[in-house]
Amino acid sequence: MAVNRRIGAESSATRAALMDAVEAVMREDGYAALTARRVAERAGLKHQLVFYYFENMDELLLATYRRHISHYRDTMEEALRSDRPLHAFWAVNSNARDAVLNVEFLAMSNHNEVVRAETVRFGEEFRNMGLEHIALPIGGAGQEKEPLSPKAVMMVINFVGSLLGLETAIGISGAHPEIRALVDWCVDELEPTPVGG
Amino acid sequence: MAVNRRIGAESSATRAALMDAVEAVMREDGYAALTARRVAERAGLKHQLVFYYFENMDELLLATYRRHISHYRDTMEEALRSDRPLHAFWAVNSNARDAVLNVEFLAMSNHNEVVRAETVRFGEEFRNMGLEHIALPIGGAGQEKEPLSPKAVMMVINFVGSLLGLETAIGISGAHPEIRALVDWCVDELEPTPVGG
DNA sequence: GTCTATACACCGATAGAC
DNA sequence: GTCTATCGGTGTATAGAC
Repeated sequence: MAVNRRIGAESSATRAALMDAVEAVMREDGYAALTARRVAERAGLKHQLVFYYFENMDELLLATYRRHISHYRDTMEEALRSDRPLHAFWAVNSNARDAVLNVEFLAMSNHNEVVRAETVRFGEEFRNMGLEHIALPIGGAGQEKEPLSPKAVMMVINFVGSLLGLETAIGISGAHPEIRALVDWCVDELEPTPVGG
Repeated sequence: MAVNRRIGAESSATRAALMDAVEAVMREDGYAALTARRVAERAGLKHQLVFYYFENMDELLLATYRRHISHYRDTMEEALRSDRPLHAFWAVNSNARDAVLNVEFLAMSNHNEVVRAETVRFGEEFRNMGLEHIALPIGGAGQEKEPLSPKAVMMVINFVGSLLGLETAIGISGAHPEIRALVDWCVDELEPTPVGG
């Protein structure tokens, strides 16, 4: 498992710079462009340094992914603690910058076993995040025919935000205002303005 | 532009087999696994044959993409001509097999300029597909506060179907039943059972 | 139409000097 | 902690035999 070679400290600034470079390359050229040489070049370093700070490329990608997830989780938890958690959740998930990274990691999961395992793990965690904040407002809206699962509503919002972000990155903008208006309307219906507001 | 080399006929069965192999590799291992060697190996051929039938890898990917789009368009148009176009549209777009390819090509567009151009072109075409069949039923449902754009509804259905398919391919299934139930419910509301049915 | 042989670039990864 | 040097493997692509 472990490698017969010196590995740099996790607190190193250079190590963090390599992870920053991974995210930059992913955003700009997609995950398929992630090579040790390109990542190091983006960070202004020699490519051999990648293997001083990480056992291999997978470890670099996994560390970057975990850092991204950690940041994403924090942002999400803060949003869900707000006055109107569903509105805040939509605001976070319709942010194009995060969405592109999320979808890139998701697409990467389809061919990288290490990243796939982490995606499955976080995917399940994500589905149960902040449900205690969301359950009430949606239940309060009162749907006549079928119960609207808070989990399902949040996932749909996440899906729409993710692909809106990816399309924006690619250069497609058609129907985006209509789509945003539709989600805005749904979110307003499900989580009305508080009487005190 | 053109290459100084013999190029095989478009009607060739071997050429089609290479495109089949591209789709198979994309589905199984993601777009980043698409190399001339792996595609040819999947088709049981030598990798040099790729460059007999296609000028380069981009041409192979583009030809495969165009074939996929053509098939997808046909399926969609047939669905939209049915009794309940919105229901049929959801059925087509929640098919995991097509969805995975759609998202893989979408993700690939983020770093492949040739594929990106085709995605943008088809993306705009897709947004206007079959709107004449959809506009009436949705308008007929009568929304009180804000008009539900048929275009937006169809894009949301497409987005949800796409990411459901990708997640399924990756191995995530949590909340999928709830999400499907939610979309089913929405589609039923927007396009009720015909009185004659 | 398919093969062998080959070119040259880039890849991940390691060893060892400084 | 960062460097030079280097390895074997794989990538796209071409030339030419059969």
